[in-house]
Amino acid sequence: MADSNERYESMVRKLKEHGYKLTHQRLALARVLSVSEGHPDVETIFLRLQDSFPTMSLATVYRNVMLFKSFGEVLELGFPNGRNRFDGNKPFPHPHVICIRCQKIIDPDVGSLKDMTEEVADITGFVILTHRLDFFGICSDCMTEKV
Amino acid sequence: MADSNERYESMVRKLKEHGYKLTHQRLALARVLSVSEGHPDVETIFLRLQDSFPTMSLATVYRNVMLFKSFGEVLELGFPNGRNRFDGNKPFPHPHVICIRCQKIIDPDVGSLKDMTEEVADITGFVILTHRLDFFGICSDCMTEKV
DNA sequence: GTTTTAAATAATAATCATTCTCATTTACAT
DNA sequence: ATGTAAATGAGAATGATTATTATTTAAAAC
Repeated sequence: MADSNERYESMVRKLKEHGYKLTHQRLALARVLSVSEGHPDVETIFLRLQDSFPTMSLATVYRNVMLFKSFGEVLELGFPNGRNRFDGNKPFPHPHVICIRCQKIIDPDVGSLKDMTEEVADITGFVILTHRLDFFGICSDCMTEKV
Repeated sequence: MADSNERYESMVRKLKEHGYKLTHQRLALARVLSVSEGHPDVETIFLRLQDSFPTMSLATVYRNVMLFKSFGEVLELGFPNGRNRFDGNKPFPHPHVICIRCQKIIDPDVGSLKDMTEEVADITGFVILTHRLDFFGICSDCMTEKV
């Protein structure tokens, strides 16, 4: 878990560097994303902002999540069901473990993929920029739950 | 590249085993999926079937791709943009290399992820069922292309 | 502190992939 | 050949995301 204050500062810095306005909505969104507890989807982010911004529009959430993503300050995890999840706490490629029952997503600490990335670049002739590694399974909570 | 005839036979066998009817549309779809040249999306599959089935419905493609997926005969690759891609030739987890310019997807031959999967299971307490590993970059064709 | 103005927001319509509905057709068992 | 449940085709519905536009606002200039 990265330090969320540092992450927040980094996001605000990027807004300034690129000449974007520091709106209340953006700063609040940066706060939520800097923690990204549980890898929230857009609706979850939206709900977390409802307390401070009852009139905030969903479109504003989308716009600014994508803005932060364009700075490399947010990682987007797309899924076939269309409910994408976001991580502004660790916005760089890292493995995820995803429960197919409760949709929980956690970050395991495993060895790096650097060697494999180099091997893939050699074999394919691609310039590899990023990667994504997800493991899918059933978490221990769901395993012990009665059906 | 797996043998597409074997893949086709396997798909037809699954339909029979599960008591589904062998419609012309399903068999033609199995043919297309058994090759899965280029990891087609639904629209591409639909277009490939237009020659033989000009009146075929998009819904039929969706229905049956998902049916084959439920048998484990098709691998679905979801993407944030919603244009999911399908592989009926190698319907098991394997790494992909994806060009972010032309959206080409190829299958590199790299070592297995078995060790890493076991490590993740140990660390997280998940029962790991499957995984997905994608590398994103720019293919050599796009690299040499003039902007 | 006011004014100015380009950018951002809220509200909502539009879009696009996917899923659903239902009348019609068809595979296949009898 | 017939009956019937399943599958299809056509198009409507859904749900996430994106676009549009009138209004509001951050922040620069005065």
